[in-house]
Amino acid sequence: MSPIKTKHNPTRSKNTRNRLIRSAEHLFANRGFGGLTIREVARRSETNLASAHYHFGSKEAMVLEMLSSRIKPINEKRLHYLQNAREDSGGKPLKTIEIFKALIVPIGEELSKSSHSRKTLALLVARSFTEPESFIQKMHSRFFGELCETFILELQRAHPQAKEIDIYWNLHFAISSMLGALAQHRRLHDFSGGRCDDENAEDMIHRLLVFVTNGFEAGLKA
Amino acid sequence: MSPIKTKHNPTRSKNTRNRLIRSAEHLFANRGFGGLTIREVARRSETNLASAHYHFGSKEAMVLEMLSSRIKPINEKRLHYLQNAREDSGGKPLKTIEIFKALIVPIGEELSKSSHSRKTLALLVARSFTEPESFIQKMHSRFFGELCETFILELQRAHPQAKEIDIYWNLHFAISSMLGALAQHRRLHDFSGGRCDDENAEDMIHRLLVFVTNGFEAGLKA
DNA sequence: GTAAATTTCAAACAAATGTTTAAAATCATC
DNA sequence: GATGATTTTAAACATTTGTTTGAAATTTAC
Repeated sequence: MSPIKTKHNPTRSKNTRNRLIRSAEHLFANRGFGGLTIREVARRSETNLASAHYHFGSKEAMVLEMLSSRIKPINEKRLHYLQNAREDSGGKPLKTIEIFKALIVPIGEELSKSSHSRKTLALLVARSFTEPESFIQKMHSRFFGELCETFILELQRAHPQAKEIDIYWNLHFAISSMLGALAQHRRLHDFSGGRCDDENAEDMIHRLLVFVTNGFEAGLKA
Repeated sequence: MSPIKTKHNPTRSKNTRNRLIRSAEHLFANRGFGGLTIREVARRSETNLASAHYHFGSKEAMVLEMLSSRIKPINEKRLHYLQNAREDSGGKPLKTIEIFKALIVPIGEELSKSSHSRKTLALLVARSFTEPESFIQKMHSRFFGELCETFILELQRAHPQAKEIDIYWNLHFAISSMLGALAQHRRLHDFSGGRCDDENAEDMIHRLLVFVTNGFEAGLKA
């Protein structure tokens, strides 16, 4: 129709897939699985609707691929940091705060890294815990199953006198704080009248660590 | 068509609106705003699609009405409990745990009350904090704005030496724990191998109170 | 340079969804 | 019991969405 045909741009077409993943990440983080539409992902990636299907096969596969690419490296870092802490401790049980550091610091580092879309990752991870979609539930057990086991074992080693049940409950609370604090920063901004924000990721992570560690340890004594 | 015409059932028709709200509650809690469809709300209420529109006007209005009917009484109870605690203290600043009790216990009581759909309310309240829909954001400021102000004032009175910012941050963490613990009970069930659940609401609330209070107070000292 | 493989595109399809309409059924009031 | 208001129902409408199709454009390999 139009005399101006779209010219090919080799640098652009080479990473269409990456642009799609990036757009999917932003949309999923801000609107969830149901609110993400392939059409808008394609539009924001400056490509075509069918192109997205060509690269991923389906909406679900696309989102899964995106989640995988973002969550996996963080979880590997978590296990790596925990391993480092173990080696530093020379066989002794770790302190609670060291275990939670391994769990929380990697996500903080990822947050500080990508400055322009700082909050996307936080929303992303947290939202993947509130999505009811069954495929995300599966993703949890796939991505977080062994991670949880490892960290629970370490917490039990750190608190051999504590009841199992108490550890479960308070780890549950700790993870809730972490995810909620990351995802719901809007609330913080609102009721602090703008005096607090999450621009300083390091500060936030440190505060979170103090809160979580003390809450957890108090919960074991009860 | 069918010779068996639907007969009118006066006891049923009188509370069609209530049944619609109930169904909307369950669907919103489990699937969020986007996942809720008026058709299914109507189907579960054993009534017609257009009937839902007749009673509420739109999907958004229906969900807002439902949220209002469930959240308002809880928040009133929270303010009431806080007032009671104030009177009991005879003018002295309240202890941290007493303030959080006023915030958390009402939701626990509501949970124990409705036994058959115990988890619905928890999911409901928590989900309304992760929904990105703008009308829910508005609902937050409408329903939780003054509540937050009141509780922040009380926390400041309890900790006059603390920095404002520290109070904001740690209240943010506390609320995150509360909502996450309520909404994401599935995670607890998963990684405890079924050994923990939220059947005993009182127990859960007590554990939550311990965790939150200690985390909060530790966060102020830092 | 040419042919095969890969990638992009516009168009259309099928299903689902919020909303509206107008008629039928039921209820309330006298 | 009749009349008018209220409530329920089926059907249709317009829009959106995930998916598919087949051709055009581009890249890759020889």
